[in-house]
Amino acid sequence: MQRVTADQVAERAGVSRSAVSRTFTKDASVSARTAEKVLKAARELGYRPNAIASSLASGSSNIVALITISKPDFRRPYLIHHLNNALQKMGLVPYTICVDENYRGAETLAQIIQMPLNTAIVSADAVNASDVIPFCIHSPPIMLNSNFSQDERVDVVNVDDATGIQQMTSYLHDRDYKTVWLVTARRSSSAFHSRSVGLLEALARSDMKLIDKEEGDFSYESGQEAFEKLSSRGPLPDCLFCANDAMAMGAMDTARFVHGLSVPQDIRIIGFDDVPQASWPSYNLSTIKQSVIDTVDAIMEIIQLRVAKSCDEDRITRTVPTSFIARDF
Amino acid sequence: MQRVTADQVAERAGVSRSAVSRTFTKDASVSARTAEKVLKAARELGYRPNAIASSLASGSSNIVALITISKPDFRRPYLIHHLNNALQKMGLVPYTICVDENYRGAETLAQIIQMPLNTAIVSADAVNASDVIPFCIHSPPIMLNSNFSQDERVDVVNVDDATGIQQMTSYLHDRDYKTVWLVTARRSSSAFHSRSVGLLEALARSDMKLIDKEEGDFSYESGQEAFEKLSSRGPLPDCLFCANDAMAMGAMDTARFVHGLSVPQDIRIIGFDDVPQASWPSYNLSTIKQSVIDTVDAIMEIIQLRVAKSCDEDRITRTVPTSFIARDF
DNA sequence: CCCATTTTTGCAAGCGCGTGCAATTTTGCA
DNA sequence: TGCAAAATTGCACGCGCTTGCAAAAATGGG
Repeated sequence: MQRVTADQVAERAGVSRSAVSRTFTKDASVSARTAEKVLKAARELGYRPNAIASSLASGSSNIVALITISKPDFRRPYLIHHLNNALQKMGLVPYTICVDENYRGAETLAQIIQMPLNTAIVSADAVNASDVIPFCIHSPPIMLNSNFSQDERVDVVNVDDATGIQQMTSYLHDRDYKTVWLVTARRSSSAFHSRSVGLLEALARSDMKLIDKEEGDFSYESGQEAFEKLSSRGPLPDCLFCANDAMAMGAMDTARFVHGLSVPQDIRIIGFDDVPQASWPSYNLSTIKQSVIDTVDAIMEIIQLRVAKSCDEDRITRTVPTSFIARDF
Repeated sequence: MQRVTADQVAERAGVSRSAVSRTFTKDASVSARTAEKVLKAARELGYRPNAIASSLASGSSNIVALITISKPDFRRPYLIHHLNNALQKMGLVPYTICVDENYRGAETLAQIIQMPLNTAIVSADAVNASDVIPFCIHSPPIMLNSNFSQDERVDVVNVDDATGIQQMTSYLHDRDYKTVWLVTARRSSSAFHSRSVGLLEALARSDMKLIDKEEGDFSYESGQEAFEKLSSRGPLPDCLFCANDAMAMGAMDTARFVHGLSVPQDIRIIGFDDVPQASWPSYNLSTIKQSVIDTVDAIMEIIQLRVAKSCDEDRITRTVPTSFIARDF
């Protein structure tokens, strides 16, 4: 591909190569007349600047790394998919990087990232801000989790888990639900604090009571297992709260099909995320909604500021709202 | 990042920059002693070749485009996710490109692909082989759908839909299922032929009979709508075959929760893909399994041949098997 | 119409690396 | 040990583009 170079365009347009370069560079100094000649020639020749060459020359890069985990869950692949789309539409080049349990910090990244990044979007608990910062030559990385310290130069997209949790607890409290089981996120994950600990705090504020809990890994299967363990240890509570929808669905299926329980009559199960399946009538899962689109929007807003307007604020923070979706009540 | 260049390594190792370049190039001519010195210096300095610069210089590229559709379904984001992972592990740079309904052929791609590609993997019906071929400088594109002509230089991964369909029809036929509804893929999609037409052919071979059919778009919702339309037009058949699992689940939920039917007692519903949800007890969906992993393996096998061993065969073809998974019988 | 500003333009030096070629070193064998 | 062949090395040019700088052209005010 890309057989035609700026030189050829320059020759055809009767100008220098610099002129060509400048007409394709935002706010560079070119007269309208020259630009027009160049554009015409470029069109005729089918010229498009070679991004590789230009990033080499300019020392910049329009590559945005999307750092995610290699084990897919129900939500992240969609997040990545939409981010990809949105970045691409901005003319940036998304570059998805998966890290797994062998992740060894910056060293691992160095093996993968063989080129300078404009910035990175990190959606992987294992990855620390400090691992990524050195690779980002234009803007600080955008952290979707909380693996950063107060003074690191990063942008942050938070999820306001507390509000959704608060909505849920008061909703259930109003309807006389008293006792609770909990399937938490992995203790090492960032969701552990915001969701699971958050729930405990919310329970403390109402007169609902945590009876028992289990740790899950966000997979459907871990929801099944957690329900087995919890129900083997004691009587059913009024409700079960799971740190994501996949686990909630696993728990619900086990409650219904293994234990022959009626959900929500025998036990009320609540998830987190509001994945599409949650609204399907087989589940009708009440859940705390956290919109992928909102998250993408928040990220893109930051990128706009940093990349387009080259904003210089120290740290840009955006918070994505959550809300309780009551289903099947 | 990447402050350290080959020059610095060369100086520290007391060799020329060519030597550095050569030690990092597969099967280049360097003595073991030199390579060792270079490697040592590189390690001390934290040097890693800059892929941007090297692809510019060599005129090659280790970028592999993954061309997919911007509207996510249940399967494709996982395919992309796994491909991403696998390519990354081979040292290639995956670059996901989403096309939507505004896709205008090569012109659209040119706007997005601002750099030479090693090769491309195409999983988007709208994209023709001829649109992509010019961008691939090293190996021909790998087409996952059938948008290529006999003599175009492409590699192909087929799915052997027919076998799974055959297994299913004989299984059902053996159990005395006679009448069938069908929810097809979009008429314009590549799956339309292989799955929907394939089923018709299989039915013709048995004494099962197609009663009615509807066109769907692979979404859960279109499965719901299709069931509504079909059931408004006539009596229930013995079974309903849907061209993917998402539509089958939509149809099943509508059958159960809108029409109060028992599935599979009143009607047997069958999907295609075997997504994880299909095996969940709420659905227990019989389906024709098409493994994402098999597809990824087939693709990677081709990439291995082309990229690593620089194979020169005209067209490499791989076929991914399918098999009928009978659940809840 | 002239000269001081401002704007536009072309030149040329890189960006970091690959690679053909010729020079140099090493190797193998007599 | 000597010499031809083979392997290794360094030089220098170029990949396609950006950009500082100085020269050229356009602009504007008196």
